[in-house]
Amino acid sequence: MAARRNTTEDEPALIWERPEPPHRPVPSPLSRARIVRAAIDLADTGGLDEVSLRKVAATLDAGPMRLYGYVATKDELLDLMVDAVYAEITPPEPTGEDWRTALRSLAHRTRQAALRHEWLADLLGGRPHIGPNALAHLEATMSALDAAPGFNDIDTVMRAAGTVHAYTLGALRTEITGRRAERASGMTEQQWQTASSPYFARMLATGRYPTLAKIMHEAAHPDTDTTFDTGLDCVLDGIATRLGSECR
Amino acid sequence: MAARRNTTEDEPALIWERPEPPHRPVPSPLSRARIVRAAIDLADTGGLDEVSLRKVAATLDAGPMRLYGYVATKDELLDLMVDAVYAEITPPEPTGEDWRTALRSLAHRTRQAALRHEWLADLLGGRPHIGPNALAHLEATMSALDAAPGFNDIDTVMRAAGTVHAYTLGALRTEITGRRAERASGMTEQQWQTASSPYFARMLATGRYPTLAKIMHEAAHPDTDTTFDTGLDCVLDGIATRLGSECR
DNA sequence: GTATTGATCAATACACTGTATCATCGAGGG
DNA sequence: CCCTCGATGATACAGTGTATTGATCAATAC
Repeated sequence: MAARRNTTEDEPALIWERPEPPHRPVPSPLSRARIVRAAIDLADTGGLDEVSLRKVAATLDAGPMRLYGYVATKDELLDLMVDAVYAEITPPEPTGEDWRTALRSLAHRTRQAALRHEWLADLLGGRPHIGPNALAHLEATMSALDAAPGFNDIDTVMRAAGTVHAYTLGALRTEITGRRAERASGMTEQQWQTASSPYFARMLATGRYPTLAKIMHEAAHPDTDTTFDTGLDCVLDGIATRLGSECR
Repeated sequence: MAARRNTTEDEPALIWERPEPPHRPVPSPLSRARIVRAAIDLADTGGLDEVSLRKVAATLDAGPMRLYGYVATKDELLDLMVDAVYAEITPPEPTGEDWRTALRSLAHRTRQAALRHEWLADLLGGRPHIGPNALAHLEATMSALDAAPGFNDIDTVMRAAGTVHAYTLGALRTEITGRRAERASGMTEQQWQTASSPYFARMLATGRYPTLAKIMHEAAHPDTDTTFDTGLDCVLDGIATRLGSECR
């Protein structure tokens, strides 16, 4: 039975507070941090499929089962990876910004992280993020909003943050999916849709999708940055609207 | 080599237009639709992990390799599953709604589908949705918006639909993740956070998360329906705002 | 100083996955 | 009647996460 140290009873003891096992210096000074870093490096270069316990262990010159001394399951390793990214994007100081720039920089930091680590788009929202860094990130966000003028009660803060978070999550997921598709097909999405893809050409030739055809020919396809920002501004405007109606 | 029938060259020939292979009546009248339905049933009851080619085939009294006559890869099967759900939620007729109710019902239909098929939250946005039903769904949405008063150009339509879609995606993902966590732990999220979980209790006891502590004690935790609707209304308000500023 | 214990790590093993290959077999055409 | 061809089932392979088993080695007890 694995070493468990708990306050009262036999609780599951989430990984965040399980004690890091002592490492004897003989084979190699392994640690949870090194394992997570190795996994993140693998995922950064080859995507999440490249993260297998065997490959991570091989990177660290260890047998696969050695990792189980530091991590109970692969999902825990993924949780640790996500939490490590949260450490990257947690704002350093609760500067006294107004809520709008606070929320906007929150979304932008998450987006930057997801662009650095594309695998994040597959993991974000897939499991509850309750690691210490995720909590610190949340705490920083919430306290900044709570202190910002305009937000009176904590419920408004939560609604606003939740809405922005949901938008960010969805936008990132679709953006990164599109980016992958572009890489896979070797052409930009517009190229792909416009005429190159015979599949799309035939689908549109059926005449069943007149509006889509119109979109592909007439619509401006802005770059990803402005697409994200436009949607984000839209959400922020919505928050401002509801804020005004409440303050009145 | 598999049978490929293409217009010009050796194109990948997405699954949507590959001809359904003829079935000889001898073992069992298999079909792509039956395979997809079996996979959906498995996923509905046991989640996406339950969908393996072997299990799907076993449901249909067939060997695993038999499916490869109808589906080239497992990812294609997942694509077909998603497209089948799009068929469920495509609005029947382009009724002349205003854009607000059109977008709202779009979001609500996707949410209902995701609540029926929780695995959808894992798949939505994970790959580009370009099946015929997804395209029909998109076409219906876009044409409804295009016809709605207030939306002048197609770019506005795309921005609005994209923002709502992103919000819906992210909100659904977090909502369903939370629902799973509740089921797994056997208690509602608020219960879980408030005091029951020793992990949270200890984290809050550190004093590093004062705002989170305040949230847990003071904030109202509305039910999932109103949470989703509140955020959605927020996004719609934002669209209305930007719409007004453009029309002026 | 030696014996015992206890932890830690590597090796093996298992159940399972997606998929390639190959032998079989049965219907359709000459 | 034979022959071909295409679908099917069996087998196989590489890879996955993880349980179990044995060996090895440091710390402790005597």
